[in-house]
Amino acid sequence: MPPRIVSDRDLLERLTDVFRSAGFDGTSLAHLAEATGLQKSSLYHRFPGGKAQMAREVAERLGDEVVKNALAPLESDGPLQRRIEKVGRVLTAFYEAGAKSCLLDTMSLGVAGSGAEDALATAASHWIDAFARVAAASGAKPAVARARAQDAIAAIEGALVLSRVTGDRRPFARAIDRLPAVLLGTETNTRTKER
Amino acid sequence: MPPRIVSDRDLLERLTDVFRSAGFDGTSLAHLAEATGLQKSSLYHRFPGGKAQMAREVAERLGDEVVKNALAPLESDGPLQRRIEKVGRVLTAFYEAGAKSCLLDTMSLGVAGSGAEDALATAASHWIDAFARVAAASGAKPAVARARAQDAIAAIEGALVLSRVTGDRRPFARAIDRLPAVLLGTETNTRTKER
DNA sequence: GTCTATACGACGATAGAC
DNA sequence: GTCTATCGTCGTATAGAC
Repeated sequence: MPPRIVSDRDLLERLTDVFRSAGFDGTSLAHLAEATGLQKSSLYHRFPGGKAQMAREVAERLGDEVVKNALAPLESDGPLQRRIEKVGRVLTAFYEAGAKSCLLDTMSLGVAGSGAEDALATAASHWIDAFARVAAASGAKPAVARARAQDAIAAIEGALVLSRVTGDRRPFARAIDRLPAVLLGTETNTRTKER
Repeated sequence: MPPRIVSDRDLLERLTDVFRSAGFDGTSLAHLAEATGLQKSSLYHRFPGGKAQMAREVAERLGDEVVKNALAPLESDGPLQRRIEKVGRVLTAFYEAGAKSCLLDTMSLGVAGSGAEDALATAASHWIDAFARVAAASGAKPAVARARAQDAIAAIEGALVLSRVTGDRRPFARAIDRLPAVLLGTETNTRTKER
């Protein structure tokens, strides 16, 4: 009776990597087994609901843990600009400068009926809310703050799509560079600066 | 010996719809057969390379036909602002105001080795080039024009991802509204106007 | 050119030994 | 809790009649 070979936390992280890079439909139990070092039946022991449950828990962890940790700098003290720049660095590391995709994108196809859809929507909401709080702290009215938050996230998500298709990671770098200006409403034509 | 039940053009359009909404991995030959009204073996008669060839031709049509037609208003005469607004209306119809996904996004996972990757990259390049020509016509230097084009497309792609995850289509509407300002470099804080 | 029928591997999922 | 072995289904792809 060997004890758990990998911790629950490690397990979910490894599952996350697979879903993130292959998407829901592109992820097979064989892939998940290989990535975790467990056999398929062992995965079923921990996730009786099978692939759908794994996807759901991966999505829930995205909302509960990743988003909170990644966005924690927003709740710290210091100038708003500096907090946002810090989040930009965290996001650049998380997405490997545009080389990795976002779970919100890749896992949002083919998951109908798995229960993961709600978890993905919740994770997106947490992200939007966190960005909107910063925008509101700069004086924007709630609706404006929310719009800025959504636009900032859309710029990042779109840059990740472009990066995956074209291999060009500069759009991602620009989206991160523009993050403070977009959220704080200090946008000017620097948006088109070269890089 | 019944003649072709559907024309080559219709056939590719129907295949496109399936790949667009289900992604490459989520698309099965059974789905494609149902969407076209043909049996699987009939699809193989027209596409001996199977699913991979279908995906490749769908991606090639995206670059050759869809992009050219959709972006045709950019090459017309009249004020740049008006041309871009026209393209915004075409894109809004094409994406059904954010309800439909983009092939560049959904087909860019799981296609490794199908030859569709190059076709997708080419389609993206055509789109970027068309937007960049308009930006350049407004006086922007080549590198700046290209950056504006990429950023405009990223805003749209990201909004489509957000729309799929959250169901909120307002980010897409804003991305289209901002399209002229982004491409022409007349961006101001109207980017955060409510809607 | 389209069809019915089928091969055969990969898939998600389960049974039962240890 | 993990494993080996296996189930039934659906996946892509093919053969051959009409």
